[in-house]
Amino acid sequence: MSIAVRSVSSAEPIALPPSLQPKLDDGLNALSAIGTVVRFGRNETIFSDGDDASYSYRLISGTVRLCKLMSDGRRQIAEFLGAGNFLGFEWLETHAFTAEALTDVVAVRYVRRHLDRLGDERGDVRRSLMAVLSHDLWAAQNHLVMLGRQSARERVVSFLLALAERSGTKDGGTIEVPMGRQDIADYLGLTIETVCRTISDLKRMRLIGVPNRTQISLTNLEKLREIAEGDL
Amino acid sequence: MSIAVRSVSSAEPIALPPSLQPKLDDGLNALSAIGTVVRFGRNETIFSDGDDASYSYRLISGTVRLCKLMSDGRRQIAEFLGAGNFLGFEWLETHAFTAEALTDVVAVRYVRRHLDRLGDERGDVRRSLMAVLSHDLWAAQNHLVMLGRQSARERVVSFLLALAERSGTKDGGTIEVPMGRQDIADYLGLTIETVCRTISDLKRMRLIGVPNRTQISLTNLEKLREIAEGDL
DNA sequence: CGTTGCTTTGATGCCCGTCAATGATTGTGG
DNA sequence: CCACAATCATTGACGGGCATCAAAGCAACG
Repeated sequence: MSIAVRSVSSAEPIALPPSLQPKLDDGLNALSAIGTVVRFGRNETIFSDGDDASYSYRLISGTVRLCKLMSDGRRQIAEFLGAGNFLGFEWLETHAFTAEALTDVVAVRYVRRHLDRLGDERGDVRRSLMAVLSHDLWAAQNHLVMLGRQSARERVVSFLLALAERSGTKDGGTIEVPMGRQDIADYLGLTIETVCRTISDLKRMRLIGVPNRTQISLTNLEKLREIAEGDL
Repeated sequence: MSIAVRSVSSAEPIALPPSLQPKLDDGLNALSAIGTVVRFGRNETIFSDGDDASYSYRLISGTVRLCKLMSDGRRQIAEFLGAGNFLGFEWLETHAFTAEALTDVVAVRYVRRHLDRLGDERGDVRRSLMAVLSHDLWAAQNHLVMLGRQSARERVVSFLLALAERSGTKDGGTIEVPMGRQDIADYLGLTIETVCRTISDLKRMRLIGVPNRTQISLTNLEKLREIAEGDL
């Protein structure tokens, strides 16, 4: 549990990088007009479980982890978010999890009250917000299957395949793994040792390569897919 | 995997039981005007994973389970829904899970297109729909913690406490358990044997009583809460 | 009253957690 | 630039919690 709070959060006038805009054909671009750019340093907390949910965010760059903590310190990571993802769009009074910057993060911050108003005025915005929530729910339910019914090996492989999917990495390609092994373990409901051992196993089986801590190459995507489906 | 499809779904003009209406001060009562009452028999499928999401439902009576199935038959139950709960309100083209009637079920069915229109017209309806989605997401994330980080005993106790919470059962009271042991196991990510053994353990510890299959009395709520939190 | 489906209990083993030590990498100050 | 510390990752030994396999108990129903 390391800390490093550069209590930053600089505020700037806004302009979404064009690379993000085409990603959604929807009404979320209307949000550009009411957001503020903010920055967070590695390991900085963006908001905490129980905080008043005054702001929502859209990530421009960097990676964020969403954590739930138990009273005795056990941790479960609900999701990792990357560029383009939305954060804190739940329609609740307080946040239900802690959001932490895994790397340095740049995001657009929205005042929730403004979002609410915009939703009232524009149907496309409203539908986009619903779509974001629905997507998060969909992701959480798939995550449930993983935690409830998959073996350690299946979980690790599924995780790697999901990273590959996100980044559009093909067979033989290399994925970036910005999160540490402990974060992966806390996402998969495993221990760090089991994650390490499983990765080493996959390496020994020549299904992946591990050039360094933050990169993994997918040597045999076919077989990895089989493992994820339980066919092995 | 038993089957029993009385392919019912009778349709009647609508009138929500007054007991349900006060539960929400919100705009969902406006939905009453556009819904149809439908019925499902025990073990009947309401909709399946991948189906076109043409309808949404609100439960009037009975219990529903939301299941995700893996290709090899492993099953994870994402949620149990009871009277007053909403079903299929995700803003996606197709349903992401299968909904099955655990008991005989009466529900109000809405055409999604109509819901959509109503959301456009009424801000209170829109906010209510967002609230439903947000609540489901919140529940799924708590479920993640359970599956990822709690022991079998903690999961079973948490489950019983959640049932007690829903029904407003106090210390010493008795909860109704409409789902079978296998359903509980599939919800908790355990086997039926582990669920049975854990319940037997709790009974031996005199924390609960088990008068019959569908009832459990909470003899020592205090201690149960400690177990759920990991203090034991 | 036998059948059918569900639940409970028992015996056994393995997967993964725990504890511990070593290696690798990064950052810091001399 | 190197020495050292700090952090993270990896590997090993071992045990326990839960899954698996198997059989017996129990309740509802025709």
